[in-house]
Amino acid sequence: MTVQIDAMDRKILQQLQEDASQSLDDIARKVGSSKTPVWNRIRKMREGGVIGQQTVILDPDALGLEACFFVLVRTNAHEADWQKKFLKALRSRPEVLEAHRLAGEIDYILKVRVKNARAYDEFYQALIKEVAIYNVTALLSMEEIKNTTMLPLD
Amino acid sequence: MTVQIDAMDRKILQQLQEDASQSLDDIARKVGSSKTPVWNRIRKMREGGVIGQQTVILDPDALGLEACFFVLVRTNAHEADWQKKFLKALRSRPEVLEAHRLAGEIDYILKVRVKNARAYDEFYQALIKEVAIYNVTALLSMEEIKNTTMLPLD
DNA sequence: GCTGAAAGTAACCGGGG
DNA sequence: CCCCGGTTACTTTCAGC
Repeated sequence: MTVQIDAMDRKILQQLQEDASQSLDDIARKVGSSKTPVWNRIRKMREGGVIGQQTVILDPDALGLEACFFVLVRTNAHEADWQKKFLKALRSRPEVLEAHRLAGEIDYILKVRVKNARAYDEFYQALIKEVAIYNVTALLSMEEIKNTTMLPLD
Repeated sequence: MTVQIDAMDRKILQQLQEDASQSLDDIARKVGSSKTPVWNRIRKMREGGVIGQQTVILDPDALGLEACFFVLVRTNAHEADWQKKFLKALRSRPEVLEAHRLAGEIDYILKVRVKNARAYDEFYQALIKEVAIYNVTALLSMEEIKNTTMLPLD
């Protein structure tokens, strides 16, 4: 079912990750191929779900989203019902950019982008009102050292 | 210096976030404007750095990157020199997708994408060999509940 | 599976309202 | 500031090899 990815595919993906707006001609030249084969590979990888959404990266500060928190969540409710409600809450909130279920002591980690600490508290209050949570630790980011969507393809 | 963003700009950004490949005409229609003004706004926001890189989101599993770790780092070396070396190491490693300096007990958080636990260990060993670290906790992601680059624009 | 060309579509950039 | 139209450039498809 899964598409097989070879070295040429990876080169193409690398180019698309770096700049999805460049023309097929440019990509073909850079990867040492030509338009049609590159286009066919891209089409296949899109259909196979290897290539997903095409998007732009926006500057959060310019949009007034100056605060970023990582939230460590511990729960004692491990029932399927509770989990379902919790996941639904996370997915419906646009300020939650990322959410993972973890192995070990801590059950979930969230990455939350908001205007300021006040806005985080409003998010937090709304969340714990919606679903019971045993323990929460919020880590405030002081400096974003690195933030990339580019996966390592070598 | 910073570009002023109004409601129309936000609508345009929303469209670009959702699908950066759609045509100017489509965007213009959806936001209730027309080509020229939309194009001018996009150009301004690009120049102003509000709109950054245009990219594609790839499926990590399809590329064999099936493990995701969040790494909590505590240090006791708070000298500028150590920090410089540490940041350089993080930025140079492509498996580090995200790195933040934090306020509080924990000094740094990293998000690392690798093939498997073995590959994580290799990354970890290489990192602590390069720079001294007081304490490290690795949190293994079992399930990616949500992962988006879309900032909330309302 | 590549080449090259042909057709359709969109970006870009003027002059005018 | 926005509308419109022309030009250039790109994407997408397809017949031939």
